[in-house]
Amino acid sequence: MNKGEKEHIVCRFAPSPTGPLHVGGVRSALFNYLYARQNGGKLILRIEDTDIERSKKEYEDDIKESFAWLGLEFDETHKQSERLAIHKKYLAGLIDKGLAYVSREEGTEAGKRKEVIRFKNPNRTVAFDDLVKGHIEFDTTELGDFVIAKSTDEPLFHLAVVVDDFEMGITHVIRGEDHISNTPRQILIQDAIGAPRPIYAHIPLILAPDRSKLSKRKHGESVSLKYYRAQGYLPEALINYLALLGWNPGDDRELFSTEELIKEFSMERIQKGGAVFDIEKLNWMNKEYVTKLPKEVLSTYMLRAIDSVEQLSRLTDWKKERLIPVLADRIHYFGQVGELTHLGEFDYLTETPVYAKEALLWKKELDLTKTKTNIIALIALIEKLPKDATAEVAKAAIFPYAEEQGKGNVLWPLRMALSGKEKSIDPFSIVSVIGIPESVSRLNYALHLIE
RNA sequence: GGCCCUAUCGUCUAUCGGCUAGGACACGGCCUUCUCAAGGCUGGAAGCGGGGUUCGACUCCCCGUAGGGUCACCA
Repeated sequence: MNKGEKEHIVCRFAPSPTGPLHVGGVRSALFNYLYARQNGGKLILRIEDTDIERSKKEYEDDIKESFAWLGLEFDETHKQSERLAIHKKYLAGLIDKGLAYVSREEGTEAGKRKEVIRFKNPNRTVAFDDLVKGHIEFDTTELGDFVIAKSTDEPLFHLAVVVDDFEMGITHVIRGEDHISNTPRQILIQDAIGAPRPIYAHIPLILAPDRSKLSKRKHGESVSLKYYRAQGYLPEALINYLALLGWNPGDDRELFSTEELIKEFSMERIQKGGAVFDIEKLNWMNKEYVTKLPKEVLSTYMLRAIDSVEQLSRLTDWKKERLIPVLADRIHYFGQVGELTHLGEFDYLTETPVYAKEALLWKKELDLTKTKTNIIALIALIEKLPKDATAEVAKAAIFPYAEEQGKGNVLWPLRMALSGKEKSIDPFSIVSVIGIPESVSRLNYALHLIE
């Protein structure tokens, strides 16, 4: 393809605002975005709201907000309902030329009308070369004279799509493969109105673990982009993950910024079969991005996550600050802060721990005398720490003593006294979060327990 | 059911006729270690079946089989 042609590439993403933006929709939009940007083409967002009954403003807003959040920008945005006059013009033209006709329907059921506009099917074979699926042929006879408008004033999906794609100069139609069966109908209409045929690329669907199409009805909220936004996933990670679902660069690389994706993307490397959405892999990838976040950005995200959890929001500001690095490497996405907290993972940060005194003894030695001596020594060491001691400062003060006396016999009782749990974050971090007086108080309680 | 699409580890995938079938996620083991998490090392795990074509098929063709999509006066 030469440079002149590339400049004329026009892609579009055309969602209907009848529900929250679907992750599959995001991926379709992403592939359109990558292809358009890579080739210096134009990208159009077209809200397909010809069904006024089902279309909702809130969903239109959700679509726009979602893309803004993802950082995917469109060059133009249109609402199909505002283009009604144009659709009607083409409809009238079709009827005038005898290529469509007003059909009187009998046996009017509920919701059906006496008159609809039907396309006069030439009953021929339609073939097209799909960029990802290859050559596809259909015999359109079985489609019959399909309906293209409810009335001369109410054009339907197929007509509106074809007219808009034509009028907007769309060169490439990149969409989900659930549209393959719509393509022959649309090609028939194109030929009837004398529109050129765009290049089609039908991308495989994103599947649920049961390998069926991901649908809100069947699979719940987790099919919507906003779910992942609310769970605290990073937009760059979501884009990266979705791009790799059904596409690959041909080598082992997996982590790509959007800019790199624009550079690397190629239609030829899009997979032909559907791909299961694997939340585990998304989690892994999101963590990769969390880890690479600049300190200040991470801090902003973490503070927001901490404040959204009632139990943790009660902590003072400096305690929250101390908690950031500790929490950061135990989560895959920010919503996990709340999930872990609700599981009771961090109760000891806000409540005094309760435990049996036997738990204070390090299981490899079970030495009561040593444990007691060590707790007394620890109290002395911690009392001397500055009030705002960081985990590093606390470690520097305690570690030498622990190494001298045997780490297990010092650190295990310390951690148990502070957390009351078999599994917890390291004791120095706990000291830094709960503070010196509270730490000493908990150690005194431990001492009292074993006496 | 008709039509259409698809078919490599559990999942995402590499392979464009030469493969001891590679990587990633997840999982197991080991190391590190006061516990957990993280990290490092490591292990198990795949070509749907049958025919062709070919010196040689995971790769090409055909037939089965399986899965998916779609069959609105929705988009």
